[in-house]
Amino acid sequence: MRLTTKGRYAVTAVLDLAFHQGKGPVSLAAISERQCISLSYLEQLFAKLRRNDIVSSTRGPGGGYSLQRNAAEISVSDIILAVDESVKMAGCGDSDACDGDYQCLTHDLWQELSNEIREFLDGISLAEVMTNQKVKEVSIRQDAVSASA
Amino acid sequence: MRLTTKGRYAVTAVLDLAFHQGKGPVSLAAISERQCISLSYLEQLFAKLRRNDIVSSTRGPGGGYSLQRNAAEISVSDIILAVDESVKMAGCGDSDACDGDYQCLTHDLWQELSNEIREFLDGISLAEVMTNQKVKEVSIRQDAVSASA
DNA sequence: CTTAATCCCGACTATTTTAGTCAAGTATTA
DNA sequence: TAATACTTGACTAAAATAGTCGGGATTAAG
Repeated sequence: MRLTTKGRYAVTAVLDLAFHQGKGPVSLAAISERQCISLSYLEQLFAKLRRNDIVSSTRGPGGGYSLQRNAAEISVSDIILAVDESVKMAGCGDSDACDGDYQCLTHDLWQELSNEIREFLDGISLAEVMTNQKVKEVSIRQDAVSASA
Repeated sequence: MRLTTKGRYAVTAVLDLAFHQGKGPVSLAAISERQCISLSYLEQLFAKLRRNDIVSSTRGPGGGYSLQRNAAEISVSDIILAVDESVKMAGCGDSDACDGDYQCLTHDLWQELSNEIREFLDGISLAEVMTNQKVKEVSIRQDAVSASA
């Protein structure tokens, strides 16, 4: 499990999607403007999110992305794992370095903690984040600015 | 809050230190051998850990590093934050991009979740990780291999 | 049917971070 | 004093991040 700015972008974008999908699919252009993430970068992220069945797409004018499941059934870890796909940890990850059998066990030591973190994030759904008072306030403020622009 | 391989190395190294500091300070060379992390990289990490008052150093023969506080009083987040020091998040982090005042609020949205994660990791002390059964087993196995080598 | 909005895809790139190496110190103890 | 071990700084190869660019494919609307 990793927490990087990439995952942060993804969580923020999907959160924006969740807030605005009331009136049909949400375009990446709209998310890009509201969240200030470059369109091309969003395209890369959403390609992975689509491959991992978190969002689905509708093409053509008026199209965009929708959540594939209910916001209550999408966890924060789902999003982060989808976007971080190929995590080949450096060091003695896969049975080749440190010549011996169990000489180097960095991986195992960290794994325990990593699991706890994943379980924790697995327990937080998009819907729960959306009910957070501060998050709600920010979302409302963003809509106000977008509308006046 | 970020979770990267750098933080993982740091947590693993300090954990190794905690397990072996019974007989005085632990040398980086010993940690390097046991955990298979390059000595020079450990030097960089421990310089930051020392600056953040997590470990203290003893010079000269038989020297090495010791925990500055009790293992129960060092949280996992302490270690990760010490090592990740300068986290200048990309994007609209600091009031310059997106011209307006509150146009871009990516930062705030993510912040809420990030805080929850930090609080979670803040609640996990080194001592607690050490009592984890699997972690203990790995540590014992490592000592056995080190001794026979 | 054409046009425009939108997703889709691949190649390319600048910058930053990771994970080191190397060399020259300084402090301490045996 | 010599060996041990920490300390610092400069440098570097490789990867990840955060994009850009340019072209498609689909489809709703006019």
